[in-house]
Amino acid sequence: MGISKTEHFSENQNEIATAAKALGHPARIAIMEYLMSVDTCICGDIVNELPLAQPTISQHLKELKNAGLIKGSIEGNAICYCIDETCLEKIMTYFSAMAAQLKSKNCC
Amino acid sequence: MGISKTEHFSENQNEIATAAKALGHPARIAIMEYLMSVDTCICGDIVNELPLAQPTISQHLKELKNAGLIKGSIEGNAICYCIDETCLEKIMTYFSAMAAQLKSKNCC
DNA sequence: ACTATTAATCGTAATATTGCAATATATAAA
DNA sequence: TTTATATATTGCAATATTACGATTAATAGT
Repeated sequence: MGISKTEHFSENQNEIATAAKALGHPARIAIMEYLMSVDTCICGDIVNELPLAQPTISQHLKELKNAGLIKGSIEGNAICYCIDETCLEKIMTYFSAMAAQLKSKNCC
Repeated sequence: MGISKTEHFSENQNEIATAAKALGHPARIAIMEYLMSVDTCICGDIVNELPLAQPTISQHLKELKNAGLIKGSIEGNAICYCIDETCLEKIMTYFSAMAAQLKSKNCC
């Protein structure tokens, strides 16, 4: 139906899935990488960096923001976007734990 | 258009995005967690574990397999699914590097 | 051969995502 | 206050995803 049965899964499972979903698009990965690469986060120029129209970038930024992966603060005329470390660290920890746990198994 | 402009992004960006996308659904996270939790990977019973119909699970398994996150081998009548460590390790490394790089920055 | 079991595939309905042109909003600069 | 700049929102078309009933395929057990 195109609608996920989120209520059947744990809060943690939904949280990880939401973050992963937000990262599940090359443009959004590119945005994250760009935000990493610039020291200052005066970031309206993502539009110039990526081969997508301004409304599309805006939409991708919104999704990353909704997922808690980035945060934006008004900087005069422009908006300063940057990565939200908390969320990224959470994902990292989750997959790190999974990878570590895997090593003690011998699958097919 | 519902179609991603994947050709405009790097191979690595697309790879990470594909893996993240595959993990971007609570049911697929639940499947991964289940595959982690069972020592042996005699795994047809995912259907009994999750609140989804058999064709739906099958579809989710297919997506995880396409993304390289799991692999399946025929075990007589049933099929033995288990996590593909290589791919998971790759994601882990990627986000780990990102998280580490973040610590040397002071954003807004 | 017949029947159960296991899992994939097909078809389809409901909904979500992606992308952009056009437009709106809001601040800065003149 | 007019004008430029920066970003968000709206509306829409094309396509993708999610879910499942019905069916198929393939092996196991009898």
